[in-house]
This record gives sequence, structure tokens and C-alpha cells, in this order.
Amino acid sequence: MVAPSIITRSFRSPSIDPETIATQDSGDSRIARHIDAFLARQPHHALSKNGAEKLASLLRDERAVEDRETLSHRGETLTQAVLLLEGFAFRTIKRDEQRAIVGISVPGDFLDLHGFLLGRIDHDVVAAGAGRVACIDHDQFNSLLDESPDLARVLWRSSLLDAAVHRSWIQTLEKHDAPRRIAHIFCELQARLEMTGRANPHAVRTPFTQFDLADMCGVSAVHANRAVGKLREMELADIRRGTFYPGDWEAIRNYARFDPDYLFAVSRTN
Amino acid sequence: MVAPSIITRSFRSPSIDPETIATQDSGDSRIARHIDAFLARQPHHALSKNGAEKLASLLRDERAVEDRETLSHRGETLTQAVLLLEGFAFRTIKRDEQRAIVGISVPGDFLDLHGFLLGRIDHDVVAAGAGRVACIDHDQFNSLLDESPDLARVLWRSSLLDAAVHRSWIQTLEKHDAPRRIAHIFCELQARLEMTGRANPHAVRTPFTQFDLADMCGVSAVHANRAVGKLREMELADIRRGTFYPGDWEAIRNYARFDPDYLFAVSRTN
DNA sequence: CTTGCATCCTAACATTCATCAACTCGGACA
DNA sequence: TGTCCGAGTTGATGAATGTTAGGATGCAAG
Repeated sequence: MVAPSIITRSFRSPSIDPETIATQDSGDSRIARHIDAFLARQPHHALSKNGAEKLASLLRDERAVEDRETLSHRGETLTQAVLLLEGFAFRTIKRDEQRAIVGISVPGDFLDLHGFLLGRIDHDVVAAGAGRVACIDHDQFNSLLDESPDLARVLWRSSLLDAAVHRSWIQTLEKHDAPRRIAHIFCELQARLEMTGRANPHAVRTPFTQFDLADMCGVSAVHANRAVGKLREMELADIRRGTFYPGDWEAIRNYARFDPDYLFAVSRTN
Repeated sequence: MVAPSIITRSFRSPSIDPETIATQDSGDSRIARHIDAFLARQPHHALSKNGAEKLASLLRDERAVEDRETLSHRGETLTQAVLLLEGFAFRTIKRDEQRAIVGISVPGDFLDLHGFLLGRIDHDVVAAGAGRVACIDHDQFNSLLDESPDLARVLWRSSLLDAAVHRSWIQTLEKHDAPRRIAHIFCELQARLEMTGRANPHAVRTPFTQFDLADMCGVSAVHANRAVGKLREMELADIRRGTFYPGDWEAIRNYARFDPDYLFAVSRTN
């Protein structure tokens, strides 16, 4: 490795404390703020202030979740939708003793919204690291949707964003090697965190082990380690215990062929 | 290869002519039948007869499309949604002179429904083989959705099915090698065609070249060829000029680890 | 401070797949 | 009938990745 001390210094000692995370505050009440992260990815005025408050008022059973806790089980009949307030979660499919990770959720994501219309989900949702969630009963969704077409559109749209992220994963799996896939995952996470004001330009803090990264990329843990090592050697980024310390974001995005177009981010300048 | 003549005979001379494809007929008018394939994947009574007729009445500009015709362009502002009536289509993402195929559409699929709420789409939709399409203006969707929450649910649900298929692709790309991926693709196609009564148990006829299969699996065309050869050697299936001639479907599904659970097929026995 | 355990890291060898090159096959068409 | 061209096929070589094994590291519990 070339000049490890320099890399380490520049990557691991950001001038801004990684814990100091800017949080957007456009909500009125505490409960409303919980739905803000979700609404932050929708176009302005997609949902009236009244509609947003109604949606927020449906949130129930806010609670802390533990690392690796299964929040929603494959096949199980669902009666409520779970919203991730803090932390991360995986969508995983287990098969033949193997675990595939087919998606990552960030705060503001509904974890099993598709279970509302499909009745059950086709995969498990597992908490990654400690976090917080809240729930909305499907019954409440049903009655609210009938009187508020706007809400239906907002929730539908959020499902479409999930699908767009899935397509990006498919493309990356089909065309890029492991180091690029890992870089792409962190580019995507950073962009999604930015959309809700949770990003820190100097570090992407996650609870992901190299085993987790391997199962996101469809490679062995040994090879995920090699891929992490290559990103380090190339001085693009350092990844240590789940935290991604970027060198030059522009260089990383270019290397990973990351184009945030598919995230349909809405401008929040006004 | 073992006993090629026997394989060839059993695979290539099905007792039922591959062109004889059963088509379900539960619609009243010709135009209504066009929406049947779409509705066939929704639960019974998800949409009232009245609602289904309204939706069908919105279909405009039915037309034939040519092989490789781009039906919907990435980034372009969309004003209508395209429904595939006959034939196949790809979702493709081009990048660095490379083409990734991230999804396949069958008759009854909306090709760019996500463009309705997102305004544009994140990939190109290209016809595979000759086919037929019809369109619905976004404006018409908007007015109909406000008065019919059921329709919104049905369309939203179809978006969720797309996402479930995407997740299955991600899992297959992450965990299975090329021969299994190819087998899985045809298992999925067969299952989706069955859902609209378009399947033939003796052949899955598609216009896909081995180049297309390669771009669906994220492998080179040469390797796709070897994967096809392996399926042939294993006497699981023969693939010739896009047509998949299955040996024993049960053995194929087992080999590909195909579990149709994620397609959320509805029973159509009643 | 010691121990235990999960994680990270490395080495060696096997397999899968990419790449390049050449050749075959079969249908379209003049 | 002959030519052409896209598609399919095969072989050789190297890169990417899997598998197995083992060692290093670092936090946490006692």
C-alpha cells in the first residue's frame, strides 16, 4: 500500500465530527417530523399540509429495534406497514443456507409498504444496527386512501423509487466488478441520506460488515475484502467497520459510474 | 453430448404445435380484451367491471411496433403510458457502450407506468420482436384516479409486482451462475405468460438472441452460449433462436431454484 | 489484564467468466 | 444458385472470483 499514514490521516480525521449530522427541520410537531424524511423525497406540494399531518397522525407504536432483528417476515400476512425512523435495514432473501441482500433501507423508508397491497412480502426485512421504527395499520391506510387520492399517489410514487433503485442494482450487478459495486452502494446511500438531510460529506456511517457488503454484491466475503482493499489502494476511500471514509467524492462517483438520475431527487432549495 | 438425436426429437417436436396458444377470453368487447391480460394478475374484484371498462376505454393509438423499436426513452418527459398488448419488450440501460437489460415485459404489462408519477423514466424500453401496443394519456389517468381509488390501487399493485420481479433478478444475479440465471429467466417468463393464459408448456417462444440473454445475465455472449450449451448437455432444455424447449419443467425449476411465490399469482380457478 | 469472539485480512489453489480469434451454420436475398 | 451476414459455436489464454485455511486485530466481558 502506498503511504498508508497519509491515507489514514486524510480519511480518518475529518475536520467535522462525523457525529455532527445536520437534520432538516421543517415539521411542526415531533410526530410530524417522523414523516418528514419520507416526504422529503416527494415533490413539493405532492401532499397538502393537511394530508401530511393526517399521515403522521396514523403513526403508532414507535419503538427501538435491535441489530439483526427481523422486522417483517417473508410470507407472513401483514396488517401494518413499518416506517424506518432511524438506522438501517436490509431486504434479504435466504435460500439454500445462503443470504442475498436485495436492498437497503434508510430513515424515511417504508420497509414493507408493498405488503399493504400484496398482503405479504416476498423477502425478510432485517434491522441493520440499532434503530427506531413506527407503524401504520393497513386499515387506516385503506380509509385514508379512499378520501385522499394525493396520499395514494405519494405512497405509490415511493414504491416506484424503490423499483428504480432495484433496477440500478441489477445494472451494477450485471456490468460492474466488486470494487465498483461497493463504491456504488455507498454513493447511493450517501445520495439517499442527502435527500433527507442526514448525510455527512466526510463519512458514511453504517453498521455493515464485509460479510454484509459481500451479500449485497453477490461475491464471497473474502472477495469483498479484496474489493475494499482495492478501493483503499486506489486511494478512493477507506472502509472500516462499516464506515465509508471518502477521498474525493467526484472521483468515487466517476469510478462507480454513479449517476443519481434514477433517484429522482427533488430540489429542496425553495 | 449424450444421445443428441433423442434430445432433439423430444425437445423440438412437441405434439402440440407451438403456435397454438390458448388465449383466455373473459372480456366483452375487443378493446376490453386488451386490458384483460393486465387485470389477470390482479385479485378478483380488485377493480369493478365498471372500472375495468373505464380503464379499457382510455386505451388509444393501438399500433404495431417493430423489433428493436424504442418505445419509451430514458429522460424524456412522458405524457402517456404504454401498454404492451402482444410481443415482448426490454428495459435497458446503456452506459459506456454497454447495454444492461434490467427487465422483460410480457403482454399485459405497462411499459412505463412509473413515468406517470415520476414524469420520466430512468431507462429505455425497447421492443423485442414485433408486437402491438396501446397508450393511455397521463391526463386521463389523473382524472380517473381521483374518482376511482380502486384503479389507483390496481395500478400501484402492478408497480409492486414489477419491483418484486426486480428483487428476484437481484437475488439470481447475486447467487446463481449463468446457466441457472438463463433457466430462471425462462421459468419466470413461462409463469408470467401462464398468468395471462398465453403459455405453451412445450415451448417458450421469444425473440431473444444469445446476446440478449447475455445482457440479461450480466455475462458475455460467448459465456451465454456456453451456458445454453450446458442446459442442453444436462438435458434440461434446448434453446434455439430464442425458443426455449423444456425437457422436464419440474427439473428445470428445481435447477434454477425458481419459486413463483414472488409473482403473487392469483388463483383464476373460479 | 486476560480471555473470548467477531471481524478483518492474507495466502494458495480451483473455478467461473472475459476476451480474442476463428470457424460454422442457416436464412435472406440478388 | 450463390453470396452475404447475423447468429451460434469452439478453443486458448488471462482476469475475476470462489473456496479453504489460517493468522491478525480489536473490542468487550469478566
